[in-house]
Amino acid sequence: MLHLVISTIGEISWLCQFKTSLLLSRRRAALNNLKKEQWTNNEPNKKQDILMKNQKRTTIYDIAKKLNLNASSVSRALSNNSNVSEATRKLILDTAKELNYKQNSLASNLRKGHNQTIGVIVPRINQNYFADVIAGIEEVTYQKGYNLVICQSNESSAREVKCVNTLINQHVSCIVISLSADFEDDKHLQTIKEHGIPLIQFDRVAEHLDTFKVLNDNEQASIDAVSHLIEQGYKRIALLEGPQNLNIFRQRKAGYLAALKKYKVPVLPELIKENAWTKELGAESTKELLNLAEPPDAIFASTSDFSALGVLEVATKMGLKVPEELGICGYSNEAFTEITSPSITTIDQYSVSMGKTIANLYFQEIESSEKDNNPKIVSIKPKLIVRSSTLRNKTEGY
Amino acid sequence: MLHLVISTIGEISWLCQFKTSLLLSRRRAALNNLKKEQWTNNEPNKKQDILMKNQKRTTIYDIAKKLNLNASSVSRALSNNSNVSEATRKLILDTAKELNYKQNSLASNLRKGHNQTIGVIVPRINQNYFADVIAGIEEVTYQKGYNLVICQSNESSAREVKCVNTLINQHVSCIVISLSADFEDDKHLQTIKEHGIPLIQFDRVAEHLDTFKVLNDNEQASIDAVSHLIEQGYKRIALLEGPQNLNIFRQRKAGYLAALKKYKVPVLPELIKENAWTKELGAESTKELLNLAEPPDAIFASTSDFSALGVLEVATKMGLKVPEELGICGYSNEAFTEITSPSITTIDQYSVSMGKTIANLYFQEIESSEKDNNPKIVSIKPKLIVRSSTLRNKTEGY
DNA sequence: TTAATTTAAGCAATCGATTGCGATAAAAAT
DNA sequence: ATTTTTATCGCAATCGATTGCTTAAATTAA
Repeated sequence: MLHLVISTIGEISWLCQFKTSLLLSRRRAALNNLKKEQWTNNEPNKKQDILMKNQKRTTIYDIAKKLNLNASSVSRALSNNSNVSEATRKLILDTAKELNYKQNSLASNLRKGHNQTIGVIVPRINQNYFADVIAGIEEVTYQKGYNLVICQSNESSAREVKCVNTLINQHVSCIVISLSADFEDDKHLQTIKEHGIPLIQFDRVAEHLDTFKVLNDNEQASIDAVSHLIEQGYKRIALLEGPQNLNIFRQRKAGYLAALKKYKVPVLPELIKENAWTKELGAESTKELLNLAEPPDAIFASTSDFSALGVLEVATKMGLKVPEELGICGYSNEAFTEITSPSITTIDQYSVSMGKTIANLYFQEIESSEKDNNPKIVSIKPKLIVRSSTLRNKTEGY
Repeated sequence: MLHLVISTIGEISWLCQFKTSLLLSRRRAALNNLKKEQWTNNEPNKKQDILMKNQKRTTIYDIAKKLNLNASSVSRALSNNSNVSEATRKLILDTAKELNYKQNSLASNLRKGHNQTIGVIVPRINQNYFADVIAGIEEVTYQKGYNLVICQSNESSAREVKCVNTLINQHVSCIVISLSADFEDDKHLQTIKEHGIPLIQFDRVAEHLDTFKVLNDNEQASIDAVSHLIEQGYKRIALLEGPQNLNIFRQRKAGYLAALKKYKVPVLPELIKENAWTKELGAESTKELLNLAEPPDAIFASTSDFSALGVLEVATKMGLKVPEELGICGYSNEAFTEITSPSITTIDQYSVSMGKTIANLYFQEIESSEKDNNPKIVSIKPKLIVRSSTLRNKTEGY
């Protein structure tokens, strides 16, 4: 057995590209020796391993031939359906096990005209929120014997289009999507509908498009957050906002404005910062905000908790006391918000539940009744999690 | 369009189960009304939507028929392969677009005898490490036009077996797996090999099994971590260890022991705590350790950063100064380790790179050369990230 | 004992794309 | 003008499972 040890990042990236190199060729040489050995001393198991590769998998025809039966009977016995005598069924099941038979889902699905698979397209698989949603979807689909095909658009709509096409080709039973950040055109979503594939959008959606949707009530959540800030006595509340081509960020801004209006707090344009999505951008914007002649006394990082973290770090570095001198509220309830000091007030989106809701929407509303395909919208109200970073009046808290 | 608003956790779990309820039936009633409307006023697009469901998708035969050609020509034109005149090719491509043709991958793969799909089984999709690895795999497979089918075993080997069977049925080109926590039996992995499906194990592997493996050098990483602790002057170093049926935890323990031996530090059994995987268990073990007559002056939470976080919280609560009175080292380089106070020393596993390595291993070593299937092991050396939680000698650090 | 009914199993078409082989016509070579 | 080559395209089998229909056998009823 060969063993490669990689110890530096450089080597890893080399490995990732896997260019032919000295090491690799050396390995090949070693390999050839091994192969020779294999053919000379006839170890049975090794040989079997190799034969296995050229060997075709057993089909229902193999089972049928062995038992002098017709493939149709084998199929029926295996699908446990009808019109097979108990005796032959047992016979078939036994030989199936003996021959190590596994169904070919490709053939089965082709014939049956559907594919028990749900395709999921998200901007990034390894982003907490999306990973959670996917886990939730998987939890439910697994129970139903469905599989999940996962694609990531990497926040690029060009790539998103390709993912959509692949999934259409795969004849998936349903496509679940959350749009990439540079979303503009919904032609690819139309294509999905044109092919009769149920479409469920979640979180980042094309609002005008008439499809199933599972949403967070971003506006209400923002209202709650900003209201909380106001009730804590903050007067000048800044907003870090995300790309306005995405519905979620528009809604969060709307909520911010609505809350200010509700409490008759004037809207100050200089306190609204665009494009403060990441920790770095959040930090950047914070510096600008705090250097204003009249700086804010609270910042609502509506884009993400990472942004809020950037805010917190800058504030700490500038010697501002949080929450006394600056209130900070994030969005998403990332795990770390609980353990920063002070802990960060944020909004929980029930991401795993959201995934389950999505899957259940498919099974209960789409898969079951063929005709009744009137797109529904399910909105989940996120929950404000109040923590130290906004808790001026300690009496109110825990 | 219907709109459901969910506002409490209770309602969400209700929605997840989707029991028929008042609300649901009310929605149905509303729906029926809508349907009636639809049938009375013949909105063309709505009608089209409904027809779409019953309408079969266009196949190469449809294109062939329309052009008075044979399906084989259409197939050849579409696959861009051979023996089709430029004129008819253009004709075919145009009508394909016109008829909104999409290939049926099921049929194609069935005929070609393979499925450009890689199956991935992980304990939990929404765990940073695994999500990162999956993202890395996807990054590479996407480039190659392969798809990813993701399953989660939920740390249960029973479920893992089912996932394996599904993937075998799907005729995936390769199975990538990281074992569940209760791993004992490898029969299902044998089955994969018996079906001639390449198997790549990563991180948590069955060591004795002769398959491709992509590993982290856990032992070396632990040696580095514990050596670092010793060099920082810690004398009584405790270990929080994970389930010993998993190779990774055995190796981490081995590294711990090796480092102690190297520095001739005696091994004290009372400083080794089993099963301290989660934050809660880590905290629990820490309480026990710190209540010893001779408590440790450092704790290596080899299970995870979450465990280390538990340690930190207990230490802080007990008024112990970190790193002066207690050194803490975690494992995995979770995002939060950087922002705790003090920040936590940990070990980075290059998870995304690891995913890329896995995928490249498949493409370069397995897919390319059919015969040369001698399992290789790629070992990636993780990197110790020294942070404040173990930095007694400030001079050494940054 | 014969007719009616049930049960079990086979036959053959089907899902949609691919591909080796053969046929035809056009182009090139002799 | 005839033969050879080449370019196009059609034919039909194939991948493996499913399923409606038919037939043969077995069981029951008359």
